[in-house]
Amino acid sequence: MGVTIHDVARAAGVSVASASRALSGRRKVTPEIAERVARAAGELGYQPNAVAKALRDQTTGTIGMVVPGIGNPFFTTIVEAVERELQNSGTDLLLCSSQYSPEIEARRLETLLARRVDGLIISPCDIEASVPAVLDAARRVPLVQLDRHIEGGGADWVGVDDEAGLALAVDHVIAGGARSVVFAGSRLVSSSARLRLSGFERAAARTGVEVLPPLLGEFTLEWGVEAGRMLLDAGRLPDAVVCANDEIAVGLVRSLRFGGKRVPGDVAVVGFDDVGHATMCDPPLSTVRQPVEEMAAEAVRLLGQVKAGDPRPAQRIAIAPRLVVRQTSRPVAAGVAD
Amino acid sequence: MGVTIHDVARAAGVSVASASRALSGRRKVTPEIAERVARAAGELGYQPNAVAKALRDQTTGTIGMVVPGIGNPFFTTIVEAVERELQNSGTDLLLCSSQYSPEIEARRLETLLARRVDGLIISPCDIEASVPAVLDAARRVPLVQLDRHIEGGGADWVGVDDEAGLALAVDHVIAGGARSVVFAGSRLVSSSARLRLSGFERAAARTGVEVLPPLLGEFTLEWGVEAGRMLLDAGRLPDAVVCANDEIAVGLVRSLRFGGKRVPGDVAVVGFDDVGHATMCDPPLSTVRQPVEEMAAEAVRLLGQVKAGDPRPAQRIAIAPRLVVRQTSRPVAAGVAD
DNA sequence: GTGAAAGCGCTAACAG
DNA sequence: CTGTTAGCGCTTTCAC
Repeated sequence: MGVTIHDVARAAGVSVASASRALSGRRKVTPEIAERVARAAGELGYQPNAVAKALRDQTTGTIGMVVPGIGNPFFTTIVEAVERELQNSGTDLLLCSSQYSPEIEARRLETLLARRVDGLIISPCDIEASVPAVLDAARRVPLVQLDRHIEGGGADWVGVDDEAGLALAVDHVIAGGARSVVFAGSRLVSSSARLRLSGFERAAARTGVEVLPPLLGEFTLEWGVEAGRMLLDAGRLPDAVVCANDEIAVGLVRSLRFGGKRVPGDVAVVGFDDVGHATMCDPPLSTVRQPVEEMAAEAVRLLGQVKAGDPRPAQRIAIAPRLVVRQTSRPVAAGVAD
Repeated sequence: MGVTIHDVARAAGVSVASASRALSGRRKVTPEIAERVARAAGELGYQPNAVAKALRDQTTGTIGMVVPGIGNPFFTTIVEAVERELQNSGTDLLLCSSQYSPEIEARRLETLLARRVDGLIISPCDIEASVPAVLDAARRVPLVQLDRHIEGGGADWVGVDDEAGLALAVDHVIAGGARSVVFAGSRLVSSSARLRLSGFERAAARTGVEVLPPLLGEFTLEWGVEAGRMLLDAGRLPDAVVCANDEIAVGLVRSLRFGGKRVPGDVAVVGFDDVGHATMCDPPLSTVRQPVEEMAAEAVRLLGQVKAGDPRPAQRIAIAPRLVVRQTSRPVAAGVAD
């Protein structure tokens, strides 16, 4: 390490200013100088020091992204989408996981801010506990929330329209003949958990079918398995279960089938997300697909417009999801016996 | 943004040097100054600028990590393990995905180097095409390869002992009564793909059982499904199939069962990795567990010892894996009929 | 069109 | 123990 622009300038027999200009191409230099500088840089293996440039320019060309967990396929999918979106913008992504802990989240935000990222995309792990750190960060740098968000209107947000998504799922199973439904979701620590439950409840209430008490645990396959077991133990199965994400749904289907029930024969199951788990399921999972690419594109676009500590009211952009009907929710008559 | 140490110093009525010393605590100051500086910093919301510090110190407190893909659960698991390992060392991780492309990989390495990371942990996507970029990076900064590696001995490496792992799997299925075996793996673009195939072949040859031609595709569930279909179509099933990773194995089990075969009744299946997919499988997958935590710890430890462009011979640390027997490889006699 | 020099924010000599 | 100052590598005025 260690060949600087001074070395290049000296080797080319010009001033550092000229070397800088030649290298960046942002200002005119004689072709001859351009040529000499280019060759010198090549021969010495010059590589500009991004740290020095960042200090000088007061901009790092990086944005930070914080997600609750990198083990959850939904978050890795959305991270990849953001990465693709940033691909050719010359902006790099600094990725951090909060490991579902508001404390770690706050620490990660601090170090990202200390490293002077130009912006922040975050999916806050906790709707309440994440508030101070997110608001504080938003005051210092452009910030947009993606997927999850904190309560109150303190920061911009892009995500899926959970309400609409759950309505899609509920209406679908009811159209398939379900007379009783239950929701299998997560404890209400995140905005997603809350909005999906309330979306479910509202949609179900509208139709007037019987609604069993919701099963609330984690966004995991393990919890899905357990929720299935609870349903089995309860002795009476609803006609349909609507899940807060695909992992729960996959676990649920597995444990229902293990318990001797047919899906969709005895009970219809619908997931949420559609990020890969769904087709892995056996039988393939009906689910509500989040428009991940659009969400990522919208988040990046919005980030470009947000200003730090902007006093204008925060925007909330909810993108409509789409129902994807596969096998777990086929009406019995039409369905392949599982 | 923008309260600097000068502002703090002025507010506290001391010099920047004293402010710096008080803040860092690395040198003695009078309690009174310490107190005044601390209060000023608190009131102004001072946050040190890591960019300036990095330029000054010629060290950033970050290490870069490049993995082939963040969608693959094995890589996210190992990333999390490295993160945990770095947790309290004050070192931050800059994570990048090469998306299985040597070109993108080279670009990511460039920007990581430009950002002056203090070290690099990489799982090179291609055993041949990744060579120049990895070697070049290793010349500039301490680097260790984790899991995958490039050919030749140009850079240190920590990973699992593939040879031993495959021997474990092969011996296990043969002990269970298998008289014919086949390997389902990936095309030979990565070291893992090559070593697992050769490990399989060596172990199988040693035992003298019949070995069918290997099935080589991708490290994905989809390829596993297809490989299963190919086996089915071939008309004659081997007694056991040993897979290069769990995703392939899960897909294979699914398609074998879909084709009316019993696992493990008609054919035993063993995976590789054991990072979560295995227990999701139905029936639970027998597999070879990679000691991910140890690998991560060892990689971080080794990185601390490596020097850039060190002329000493590169180290290769292969950690022994462990066989985890679940349901897909139970001997027929003992097995639960699937 | 080119070069000299200032300055981004910080820390570590170096004097006092 | 404290303050002044140089300098990390870069870009961009500001003069010429």
